[in-house]
Amino acid sequence: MAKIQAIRGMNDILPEQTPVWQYLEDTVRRVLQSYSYNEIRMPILEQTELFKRSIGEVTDIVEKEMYTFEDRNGDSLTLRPEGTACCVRAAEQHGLLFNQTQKLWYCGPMFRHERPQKGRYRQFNQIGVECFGIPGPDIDAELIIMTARLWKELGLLANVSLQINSLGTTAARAVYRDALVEYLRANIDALDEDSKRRLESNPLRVLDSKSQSTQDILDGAPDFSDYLDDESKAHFATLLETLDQSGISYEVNSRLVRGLDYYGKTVFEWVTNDLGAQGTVCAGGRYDGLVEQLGGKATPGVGFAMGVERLILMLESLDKIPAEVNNNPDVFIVSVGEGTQIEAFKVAEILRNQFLSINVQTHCGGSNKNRLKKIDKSNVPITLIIGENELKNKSVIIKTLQDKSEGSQNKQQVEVPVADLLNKIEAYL
RNA sequence: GUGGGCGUAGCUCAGUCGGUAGAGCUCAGGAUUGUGAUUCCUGCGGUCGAGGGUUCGAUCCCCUUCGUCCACCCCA
Repeated sequence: MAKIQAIRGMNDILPEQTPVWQYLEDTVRRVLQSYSYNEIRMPILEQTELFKRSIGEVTDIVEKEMYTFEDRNGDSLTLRPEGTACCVRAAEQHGLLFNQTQKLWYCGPMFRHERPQKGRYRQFNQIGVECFGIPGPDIDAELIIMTARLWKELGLLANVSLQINSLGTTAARAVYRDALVEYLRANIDALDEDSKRRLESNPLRVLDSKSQSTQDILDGAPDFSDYLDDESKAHFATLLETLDQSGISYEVNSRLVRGLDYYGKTVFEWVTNDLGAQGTVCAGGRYDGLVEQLGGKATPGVGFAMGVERLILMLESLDKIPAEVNNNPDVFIVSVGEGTQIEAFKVAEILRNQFLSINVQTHCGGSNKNRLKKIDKSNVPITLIIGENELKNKSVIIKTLQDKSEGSQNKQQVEVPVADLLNKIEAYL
């Protein structure tokens, strides 16, 4: 019989991995909290219409990447491909946006039916941050400053760089799009096949073509910055000034466009060269029209999302995971002989009563030799041994397994009364 | 959706120019008398990804399929 495996592109995160995830999530949570952002949790299923109306009907996500199905009522539901639309829907539904500012974040799985590759999976996790109700560039800057702090906390700052652009208002973008299309049509023979196709479906996306010949053509193309409306120009200038004053370096990239239709004015991406073909670890921008587009009162919004798997890959490949991030016990209790198992449980509880944060492991089954070998290999700092003599003496042996020298077997251990264990063990913790 | 690499033990991999397989690690037990370096011995563990074809015989050759990795498209 065929074995049942996980769905393609949907990965189990195994016990060996979870400490890294917890470390990343804890760090992010701490940073977001320090900027006064509050967590919101949304369902992973939404009405299909939500994504069609927000992301854009002709985007790849909506056209061919969504997990969409009918439920038993015949309603069309979709596993969320991204979080912003869900967050807007939730905030709007519960009246969080009515004349109010909201600073929100969320974390969880997103789903896109693409071919998996390094840093890209069909179920992947994003940490998203959204701010509603603030129209000015100050909040755009705060979000970027916050992400920069996060990279610093994670030790990744030297390995990421910030790309930033302004897409202007919808009207300005339309004028630019026409100018770009006119230019590209005149040079259509030099474009690669993908770009020719995009020219019809989504001309702005030709700008970030990976084809060198297309990029050469684009060198002579109209520049986005020349088409920005005054308001967007001023907004962008203030944002850049704030970043300058805050010591955040960036590269203005007038060819940076985003794949989702709702972005306008500010867009940005944090990119890296350490992830293979997937360069983007964090991306976002402003979406002032989205709330209204989804039926709410006009409310400005800006946000970004980070790819958790990509950040984990970076942490691993750059060896940025702190040594204390692991599952290793701090104390391992080995019991040897008749009746000692019960005593081991009692001693473990005594330790946990006093030091709840330490990791105490007791064994069940197996031989002492292999247990000690395993403890030795995993660098558990403290081993407690309870044998029949100790049981009789109401004592335990405190042993450190770090000394590998000849004849050290019984030297690195000390027998202490159980009543005195809490005092004595503190010297080892 | 397209292209390429790879599927042999729980893991990392050898191997058979076609005669149904091996190592290291892991795991269990022992040499070791309540106690860990390094050794040494023994044992558990594989329908060689699946299906079909050629053949006396296929893990090996051919076809199909599935899985996986990487890249394209696109994106976090």
